[in-house]
Amino acid sequence: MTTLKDIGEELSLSVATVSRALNGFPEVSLRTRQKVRETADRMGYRPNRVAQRLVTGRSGMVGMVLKIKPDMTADEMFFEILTRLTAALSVRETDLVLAVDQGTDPVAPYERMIERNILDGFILNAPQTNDPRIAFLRQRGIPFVVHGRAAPDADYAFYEIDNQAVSADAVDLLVALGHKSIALINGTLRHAYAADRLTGFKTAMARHGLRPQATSEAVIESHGYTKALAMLAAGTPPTAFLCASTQVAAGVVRATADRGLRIPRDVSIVAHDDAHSQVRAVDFDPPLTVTRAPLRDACEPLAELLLDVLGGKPAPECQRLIKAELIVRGSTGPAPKEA
Amino acid sequence: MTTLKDIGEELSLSVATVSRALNGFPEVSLRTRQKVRETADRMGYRPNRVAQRLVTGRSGMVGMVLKIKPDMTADEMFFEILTRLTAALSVRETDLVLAVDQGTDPVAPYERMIERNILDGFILNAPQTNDPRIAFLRQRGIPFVVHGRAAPDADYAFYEIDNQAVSADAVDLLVALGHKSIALINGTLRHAYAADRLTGFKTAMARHGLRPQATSEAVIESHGYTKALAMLAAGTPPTAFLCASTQVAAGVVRATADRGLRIPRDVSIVAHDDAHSQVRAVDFDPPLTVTRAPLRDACEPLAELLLDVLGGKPAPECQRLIKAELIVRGSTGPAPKEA
DNA sequence: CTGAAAGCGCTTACAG
DNA sequence: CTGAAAGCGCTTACAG
Repeated sequence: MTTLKDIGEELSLSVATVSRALNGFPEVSLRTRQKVRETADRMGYRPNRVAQRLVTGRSGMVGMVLKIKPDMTADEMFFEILTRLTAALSVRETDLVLAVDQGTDPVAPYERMIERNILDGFILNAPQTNDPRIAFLRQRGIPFVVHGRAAPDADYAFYEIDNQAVSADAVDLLVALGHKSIALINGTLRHAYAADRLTGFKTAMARHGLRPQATSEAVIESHGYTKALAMLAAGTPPTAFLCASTQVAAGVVRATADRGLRIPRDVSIVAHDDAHSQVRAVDFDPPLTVTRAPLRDACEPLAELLLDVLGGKPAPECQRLIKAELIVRGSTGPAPKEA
Repeated sequence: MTTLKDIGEELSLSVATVSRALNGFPEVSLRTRQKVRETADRMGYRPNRVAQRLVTGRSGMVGMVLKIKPDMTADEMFFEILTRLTAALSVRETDLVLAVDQGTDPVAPYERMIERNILDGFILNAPQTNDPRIAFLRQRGIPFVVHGRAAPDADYAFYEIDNQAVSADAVDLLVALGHKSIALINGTLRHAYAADRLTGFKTAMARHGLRPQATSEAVIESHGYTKALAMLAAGTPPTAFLCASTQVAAGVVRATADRGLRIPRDVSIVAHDDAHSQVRAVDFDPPLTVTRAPLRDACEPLAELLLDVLGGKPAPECQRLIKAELIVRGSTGPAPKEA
C-alpha cells in the first residue's frame, strides 16, 4: 500500500504538504497540488481510512437496526432502501453497519452496537410514541437521525412527512366534494405517524364541523375490509374513506364491492401511498387518489442530516418536515346525493 | 472516552502494561491483571477499535455483495442469513458491510468496495463456473471465502456441501429400491452447484449401468412441472425424479397428479432441501424424501473460515466440504413392477 | 513482571 | 507556500 510518505519521498515533499495537496487545501501552490495528484494516481495511492478516522476521532460508520417480522421474512423493497442508503452514505465516506432486531427489548440491539464502540451514530426508523430507543440514545449522547418523528415537539434530527397534513389535505379534498361522513382507517396508534394522522384527521374534521370516525389497527388488507364492511352497514355509513396504505385501500375496495357499492359514485377513497408497497395505486380500478410520499426519497436526506448532526450542526437545523403530494385520480368524486 | 492512558494514570502503570493486562497476556501478574480489569470496568473503558485497527493493519470489516432480483425484492429468509452472519462475525470483532449488485458487471461492486480501502476481505456467494469475481479477487490478492465452490479443484477457502454426493446418495437410494429410469431436474448449469449435481448424477448412474436423463434450468415450480410432464409422456418415463429444490419438487408433484400417477406407488421423488425455501418438504403429501443441508448452517463456518484466511492460514486448510443428510420420507418407494 | 520507545498513517496547529 | 512536530489510541519488539 502506498502512503503519503511514499509520495513525499518520491517528490521530496513532506507528508504534511502531500496531505494538504491531496485534500485540496488552497494554500498549496497549484503546481505542487497537480504534481502530487498526478504522482498519487500513478502510484495508486488510496488514503488509509482507518488512519484518517483515528485522527479525526470518527469511525466513519453508522448503524441501523432492522426490526424484522417474526417469520424472518424480508420487507418488500427492502433492498432498494438498503441500496439507496448505502449509496447516499458512501459518497460521504461513511459505511452502514446493519443489525437485526429479533428480540423483545427494542433498545438491546443498540446497546450491543454501541458496546462495540465503532459507530459514529445511528439511523432510526419507524419511531413509536415515547420511543425508548430515542430516550436511550439521547441519554447516552449518541448522535442519531430519525426517519419519522416520535412526537410533534421532537428536538432531534429527523426527516418526516407531515402526517397531520396528509389527513388534513385528504379531508379538505373530500369536504370540497361535498362529503360529510368520512372515516379514517388508520395504522396502529403506537406508531407515531398513525397518531399524527389521527390528530390531523380530527383537527381537520372539527374545522369543518364534522364528526370523525376512525379505526386504528394493523396496516393490512383485512383491516380495511372488516372495518369498512362494518362501517358501511352502520346507521350513517361513510361516503368516503381515508386509508393508511394501498393495502388497506384494497380491503376497503373489496368491502364496497361486497356491499354492491360503486367507486366513486357511492364511496370515495383516498389512500396514503409510500410508493413502497407491491399494491400499486394506479393499478386499482378506478385508480386511487392518494397522498404520495415515496419512502425511498428519505434515503438521501437521512444520510445528509446524519452527517450534519455528526458535524455538530444543531438539531433544530436538522429537521425536515416534508409535504406529501396530493394526487387526485378516479377513486374520489362528489358525495352521493343524500337519500 | 476513557483510554489506556487514563487507566494507567489511575493505577500508576504504563499503557503497555495496561494493554497487556487487558489482552490477557500471561506475563502480567495475576494481581495486576485483576486490578486493571476492575479499574477498566469501573471507568467504563471500551477499546478504541479504530486505533487497534490502525496498529494491526486490519480494518475489522469484511464485505458482502448481494445479488438482487430485478424487482428489488428480498430473498426469502434473507434476514436470517444476515442475522446469523452478522452475529458470527460480531463475536470475532468484525463488521459486515453490505453492498447490492444491481448491474450487469458482477465485478463492479467489488471494485467499488475495494476502492474505499477499508475492507479486510469478502464473503462471496452463489459462485458460477469460472466466476469472474473469484478471478478478480485472486488477481488483486484480496482475501475471501466462498459459499460454494466454483470448481472441484478450487484452491481458495470455501464452505460447500458435497453436491456430487447429493446426487449420488439419491441415486443409490433409488437404485436400491429398484428404480432404473431416473431423471434429474437440475438448476441452471452456470451455477457451480448445479454442474456438480449433474456430474454426480451421471457418475452414479454410470456406476449402476443406467442411462441418465437430466434437464437444467431455473429452480422454479414451472420447471419441475413442464419437464416432468414431458418426461412422463415419453417412451420410457422416469419412475423417479431428483429435484433441485422443494419448489421444483412441487412442480413434479403437480405433473404426476396431472398424469394420474401416485407417489410413491408410480413415481418416487427425492428433492434437495436447503431449509430456506418457504416450500417445506414435510408439508408435501406424502412428505418428501430429501437430501438436506440448511443454508443457515453455513454462516458460522463462513465467518470462521474468513477469519482464518485473514489470519494467514493456508487455503487448503480453509476448505470445508460438508455432506448433506439423506432423510427418507414417504415420497420414495419401491420401483413399480415393469409392465 | 514492567516500562520506555517506536510506530501504524494520517491531520493540523505552529513556525517560518 | 512548505516543513517539523505533535498527536489520535493502541500494540509490540526491546530492555531491564
